[in-house]
Amino acid sequence: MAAAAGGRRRREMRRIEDTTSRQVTFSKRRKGLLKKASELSVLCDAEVALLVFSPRGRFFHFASATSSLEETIDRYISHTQEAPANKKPRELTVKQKKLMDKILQLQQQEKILSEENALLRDQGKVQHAPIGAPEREMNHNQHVQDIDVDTELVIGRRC
Amino acid sequence: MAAAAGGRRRREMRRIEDTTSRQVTFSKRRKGLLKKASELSVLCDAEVALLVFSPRGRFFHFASATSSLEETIDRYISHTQEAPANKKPRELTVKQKKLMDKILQLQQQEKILSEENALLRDQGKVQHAPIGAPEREMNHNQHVQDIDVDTELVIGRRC
DNA sequence: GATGCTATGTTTAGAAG
DNA sequence: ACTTCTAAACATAGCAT
Repeated sequence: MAAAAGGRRRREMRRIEDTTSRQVTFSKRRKGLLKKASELSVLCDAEVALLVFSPRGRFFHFASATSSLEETIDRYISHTQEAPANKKPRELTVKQKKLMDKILQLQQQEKILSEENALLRDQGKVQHAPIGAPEREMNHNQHVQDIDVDTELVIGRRC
Repeated sequence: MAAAAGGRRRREMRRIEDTTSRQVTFSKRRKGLLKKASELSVLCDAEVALLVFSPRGRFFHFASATSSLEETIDRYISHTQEAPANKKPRELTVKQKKLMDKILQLQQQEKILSEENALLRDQGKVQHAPIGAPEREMNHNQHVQDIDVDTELVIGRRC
């Protein structure tokens, strides 16, 4: 009762050393920040994404009602990519690099197979149906094993 | 001139209709929001990333001193992906999704070609075709064109 | 960890320069 | 678009619960 109370003096802008105080402040200010982010997006019709990781790794976020976190992140990615043509050298994440490698490899493989396929057709003179029509009936859905989309981004492994 | 002045009544939480007011408010609140984000990251030792797009597409952002925007975004992506084993369906950024789709498509294509190839060998009873003969005319495989993967991607680093 | 309190400090709407 | 002004609204530190 009748506490001393009150935000006393100007906040020093450096890490709060006391653990308890820091955690309480984190909780309060995080809430305030999210609110402010929300207000900005609503009042000003802006697209806002806010990502916060606590020191212990807990994740908090805000995204405008009209766009998810990922949409906004993607917009940012596009934004930076499409900057003045090709001004700066692009960077790739390891994952994306691996994905790209995988794709290139598959494309090469496909090319080889296609060529071999064509050669076989030609040599065998097998009277196949209109070659233009894809023969999608041979569908032994057993493909893909060195990569598992749903389980983890284990690209780069073998193949 | 001793204006009437003052934030008057409680803010209505909806889009400010007057264009000028909205722009001014955007400028002021954006500044305030970035400051708050900065304060939270410093005082509480948190990792913060804030992305803001104005209605007209201008981009503003804040990232903790200790980690770039890309690093924090990547942490988020990892965070959501690596959730406890396979609790929830993974979320990927749109670009990653596209890459994965591309890979799956290529893998299916490869499977089909391989099978067709094997079938042709069997039917024609031909000797093993000399692979590597670059015969430019296998246009009957019009496959793989729908997903156009941008070779230049950006997200940041991390694994 | 969260919530209530309240004195203070901070942000900001609206107007003007 | 920026700065400055003002006063009201708002956020919050330090406590207690």
